[in-house]
Amino acid sequence: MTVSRQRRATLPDVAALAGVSTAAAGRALGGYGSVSEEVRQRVLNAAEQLNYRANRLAASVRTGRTDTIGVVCADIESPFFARALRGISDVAHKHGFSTLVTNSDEDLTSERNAVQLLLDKQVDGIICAPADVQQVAHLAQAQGAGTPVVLFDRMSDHLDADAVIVDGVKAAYQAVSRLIALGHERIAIVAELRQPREQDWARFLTPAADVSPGVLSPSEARLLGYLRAHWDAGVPVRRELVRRTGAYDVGAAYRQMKRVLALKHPPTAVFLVDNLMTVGSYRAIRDSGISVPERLSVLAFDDLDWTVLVSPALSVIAQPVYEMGAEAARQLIARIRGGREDGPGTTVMDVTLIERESTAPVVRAPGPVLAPARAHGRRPPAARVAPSPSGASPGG
Amino acid sequence: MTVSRQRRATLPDVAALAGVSTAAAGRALGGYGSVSEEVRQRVLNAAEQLNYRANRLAASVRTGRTDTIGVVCADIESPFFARALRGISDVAHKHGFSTLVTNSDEDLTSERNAVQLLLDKQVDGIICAPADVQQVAHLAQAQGAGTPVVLFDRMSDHLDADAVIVDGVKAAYQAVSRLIALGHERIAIVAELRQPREQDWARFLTPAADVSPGVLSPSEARLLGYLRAHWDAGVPVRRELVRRTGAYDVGAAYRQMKRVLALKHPPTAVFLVDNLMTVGSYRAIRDSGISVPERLSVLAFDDLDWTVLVSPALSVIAQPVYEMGAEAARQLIARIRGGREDGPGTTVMDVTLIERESTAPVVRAPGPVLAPARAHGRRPPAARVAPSPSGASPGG
DNA sequence: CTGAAAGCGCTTACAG
DNA sequence: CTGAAAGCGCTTACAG
Repeated sequence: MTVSRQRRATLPDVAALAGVSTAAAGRALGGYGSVSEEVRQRVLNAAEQLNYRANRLAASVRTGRTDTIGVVCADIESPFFARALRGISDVAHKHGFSTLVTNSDEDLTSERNAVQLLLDKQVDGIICAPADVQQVAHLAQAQGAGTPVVLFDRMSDHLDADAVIVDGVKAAYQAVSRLIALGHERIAIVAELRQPREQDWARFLTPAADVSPGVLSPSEARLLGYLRAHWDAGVPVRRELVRRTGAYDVGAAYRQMKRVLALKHPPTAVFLVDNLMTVGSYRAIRDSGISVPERLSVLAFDDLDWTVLVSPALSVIAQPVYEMGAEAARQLIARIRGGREDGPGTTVMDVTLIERESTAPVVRAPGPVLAPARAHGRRPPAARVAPSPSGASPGG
Repeated sequence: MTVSRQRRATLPDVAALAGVSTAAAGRALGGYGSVSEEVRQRVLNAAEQLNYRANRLAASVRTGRTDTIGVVCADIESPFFARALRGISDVAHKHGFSTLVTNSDEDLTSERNAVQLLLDKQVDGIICAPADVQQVAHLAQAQGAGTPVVLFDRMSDHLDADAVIVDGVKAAYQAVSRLIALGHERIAIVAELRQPREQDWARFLTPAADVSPGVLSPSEARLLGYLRAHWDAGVPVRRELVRRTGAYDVGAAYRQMKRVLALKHPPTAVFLVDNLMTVGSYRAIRDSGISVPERLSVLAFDDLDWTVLVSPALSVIAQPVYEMGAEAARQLIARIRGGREDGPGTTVMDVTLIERESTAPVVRAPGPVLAPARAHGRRPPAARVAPSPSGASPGG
C-alpha cells in the first residue's frame, strides 16, 4: 500500500493561489507586518485549501529563533527529572516554546555531546543539571555564543548563570538533626559521592570551614549537612557509617546498605540521600528483615509514589520538584526574551520534612539486630523507649 | 556582567579562512561529496580556529531531513513512558537521530497539537501512543504527507501503520486465569476505561465475539482478557467488581478500590490494570488495613521500582518496556531510511507473569474483612487454606 | 576534485 | 498596505 507523497504546499504556492506576493502571504499567516483584511482572508482561504503548514525550520534559519528550549537531564528515567520535566514543559508551552530533551546519564562526555547537539539545533536556551559542577566550560561557551543557560538542581561556582536549586546542606542538616533529636547517634548515610574527595571531607570536618555550595554536587552538599548536624549536636561522626556508592546506582546502594547493616555496631538510623539510593537501600533493609522503625529509623530525600505504600510509610524530605522545573523554565524564558537586566542569580527553593512512620526514637538494641528475612513487618512492634540520655553507642 | 556575543562563524567564514569555496568547505565538513586531502585539512583547521559549528537547521531546510524522531507520550511522568523513552532514545542516538518528546496527557486535542508541532518542526518520523485508538486521522494525515508513524503501546484499526504492543487481552487473561486457579471467584478489576462503552461490554460478554485488538484501548483489552478468563473457567462475572475510573487518575483508582472493598461481598482478589491504577488502588488497600494476600490477593500490570519494596512484594505482569521502545524506534528508523518494502505490521511483545507474595490461594473469610487502618502488616499471617472446592462466594 | 550559482522555505528591510 | 529582491546558512546539481 503506497501512500502518494504529494509535495507539501509552500508559501509561494499559497501566495499564487491567493494572487498575492509571497511576502504578503507570509505576513498574513505569520502574524508579522501588516496586511489588509481582504488579503488576509484570501491568503487564509488559500492556505486552508492547500492544507498549508509553515516550515518552522525555514523560518528559524531566517529569524535565528527556534522557540525551543533545550534540556539536559541527568537521568530522564528518574521520577525526579520526569516530574521536573513536566514543570519545565508546562511553562514552556504556555509561553510558546517547545522542549528538546536530552539525557547525560550523569556522564560529562554525554553532557557535552548533548549540549553540542542542542546548540547545533539552535535552541534558544538551555536548562541543564550538570553532571559535574566543576566542569562546565561547555556551558560557559554556550553562554558566550549567546545561548542563555539555567542550571537546574545543581549550581556551579565556575559558571555565572541562573540556577534553581534546593539548599542540600540545609535540608540534610534538618533531616539529620531530627534523627539526632530522636536520640540517634549512629546514623548511616548512603550517597553517590562520585569523587572520593576524602581530603575535602577532612576540610568539611572543620566546623568553621566555609564551603561554597557551588563546588558541591548534590550528594556532597547532603553529606555536608549530615556532618554539620553531627557537630552542632556534639555527636561524633563514624567514618564507617558514611557509605559512598560512587555512582547513581541502585545495586551499589543495595550493597552499601547491606554492608553497613552487617557492621558489628550497626546504625540505628539511616539517611538516604536521593531516590536511587533510597530504592537500593530500602531493598537491602527489607531483605535483611530489619524492622523499621523499631531497629532502624529511615529518612529519605525525595518523596515518591511509593513512600506511602510501604509499611511503615517512609519519612521524607520532599523537594518541590515540579515547581523547581517550572521556575527554571520561567527564568530561562525571561533571559531569552531579554526582559531581564539583572545579573544571574540563584533561586533556592524550600524543602519539607514529612515525618511518617519510618522514623522513631532510638531504642536500645538488646540482642542481635538481624532477624530472618521476610519476617519484616510481621512481628509485633517493639516497645518504644525514650532516647537514651547518654551519648554512648550501644555496647557490642 | 555582559557577555560579548560574537557572531557564530558560518560556512563562508570557514571557506574564506581556508581559501576555498563554500561548497568545498561544506563538503569537507559535511561528509558528502569528495574533497582532496589537502583541502580537507585546511578546512578542518579553519573550522577549528573559528570554533565553527554547522547550523543543522539550515542544512535541514535544504535536505528535507532533520535526523529527528518525534515522540508523543501519553504521560511522560509515568515510569512506563519514562522507561520506553529511554529505549527509544538509545536506539535513536545509535542511528544518529535525536528525539523531540511531547506529551498528550491522554488528551486528543493535545495530541493533535503535539503531532502538528512535530510536523512543523519537520521531524523525520513519529512514534505515538494514541490517546484514542478510534481518532487517528491526524496520524493518517502525517503519513499521507510522507512522515512515517509507528504506534506505541496501542494499535488502531483506523490506521495502516506499524505498531509495537503487548497483547493486553492475552496478558490479562493469563493473570486472571492464575487468580482463578488459586481459587478466586470474586476478582475485582480497576481500570481506566475512559469511554463507558457499556454496550460493547455486552458484546464482549458473548464468548464467541471476535473483537479486533485495534479497536480497544489498553484498558479495554485488559478488561476483555479479564472477562474471557472468567468465561473459560466458568466463573460468573460480577458487574460490581468491574471498576471504571474514567481516567488515568490515581485518586479515582483510590476511590474505586475503596468502594469495591466496602461491598457487602468484597472481592478476594484484585487485578490492577496499569501502574497508575496500581498506585491508587494499593494505597486504598493499605489504608483499609486489609491484609494481603490473606484477605486479598493483588496482581498488578507493570513491574515497578517499588513492587518489591512493599510487604508483601507485589505479583505482577511485567512488560518489556525498554525493549518495546527500542523496537518502535528501530521500526520507525527503518521506514525513514526507506529500507523496508513490506507493509505495516504489528509487533506483539511477550509479557511475564511474576508471582511474588501478594497472590495466594483464596481463603474463606470467617469474619469482617475490614480491619483497623495501619494495623496492616503487623498481624500474624492468617492460616493459608486450600481453595474451597465449591464455587460459592463467601457468605455475607 | 573544485567553484559559481541556484535553491530549500521562509522573513526582512526597502521602495512604492 | 504591498511587492520585488535580498538574505538566513546550508547543500546540490552543473560545469570545468
